[in-house]
Amino acid sequence: MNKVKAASVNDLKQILYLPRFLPYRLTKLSGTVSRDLAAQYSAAFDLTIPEWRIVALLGSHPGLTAREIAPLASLDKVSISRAVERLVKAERVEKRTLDGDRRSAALYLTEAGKTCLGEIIPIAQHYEDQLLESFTPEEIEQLDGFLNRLDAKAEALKEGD
Amino acid sequence: MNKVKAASVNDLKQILYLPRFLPYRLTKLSGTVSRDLAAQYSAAFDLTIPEWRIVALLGSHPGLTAREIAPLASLDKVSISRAVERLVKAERVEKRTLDGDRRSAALYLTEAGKTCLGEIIPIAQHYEDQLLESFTPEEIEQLDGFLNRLDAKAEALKEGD
DNA sequence: AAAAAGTAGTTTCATTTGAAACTTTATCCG
DNA sequence: CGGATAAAGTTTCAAATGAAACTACTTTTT
Repeated sequence: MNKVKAASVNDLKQILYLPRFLPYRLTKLSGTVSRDLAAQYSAAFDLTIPEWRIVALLGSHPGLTAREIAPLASLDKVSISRAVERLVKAERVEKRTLDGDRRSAALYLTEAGKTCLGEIIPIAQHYEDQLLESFTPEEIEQLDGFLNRLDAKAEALKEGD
Repeated sequence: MNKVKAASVNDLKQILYLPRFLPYRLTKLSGTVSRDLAAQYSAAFDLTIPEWRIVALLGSHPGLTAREIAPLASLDKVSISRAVERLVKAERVEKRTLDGDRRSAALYLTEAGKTCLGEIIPIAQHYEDQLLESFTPEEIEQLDGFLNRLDAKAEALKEGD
């Protein structure tokens, strides 16, 4: 197509095929997945994505503080503050100031929070299973490794170059 | 840890390890990658992500309309409208109403737009290359297939089920 | 111990986002 | 044709986001 008009040597470099461009593909995939999954729990449980991440984390790591959650859930402190506020209001999470440091609070799931988590986990798990339905265990292993490598590389490229 | 207190049979199901949960990993990775990459071109070229996608698309497919861009760039029409407005203002894109349909306009890169794209592509390409630095050609092939399968599955799960 | 510096979390404010309503132009159908 | 329906983009409005300022406390320094 582009060859009809006198093509300069650079013309090949001028083209970037978006659907093959890894950052685009990752964003698209993650967007679809997030929306799909959120559609399943946000309506039924009135949970936002940050809230869901925090609840999931507190399920396995009770007593985390907001600061500790940040890197584990890849959330900034503003999002955490707001999500926790809503979770406390909904009586799914409880704050306890026991460190002797009254600035921060250890967070715990209430019984209602645990029940909620217990109901969502199978849904989340099932969604993940569906996504990976066609993958063999070896392929899942490979994918896992690929994602870890990409993530590590992306993190490394964050600051330095 | 959880075994100290009388553990019900369901307790294992109560835990979902977030850093291993595929949707979380995809969102995190895509977020990091998008921010990394945008940091490289948004400052230097004053382009948002939608703008960059549109410019990239018009580079390979001149004459697309907003409607046609939507599925190709995974953007909604509001984002496209706004991005095109800015691109036209910056004289990087030109609208031409030649279909005989005055509702829509075919979009083309101006010379400035082409120059801009020509400068960004190597940067984008280089970033992608860095991400995949440690991958062998076979691994890239596998990753490509995995992403396609995941994307197809995620799209399929969108509505039905 | 008091002042200075630092931390945890919250609030404010300006920007970004997207769904829904709207405008303009085109097509359909009696 | 001429009114109804639909399509392409745009605008509006309300909600989500996140950087920066702020509050309340704690630790360090002198």
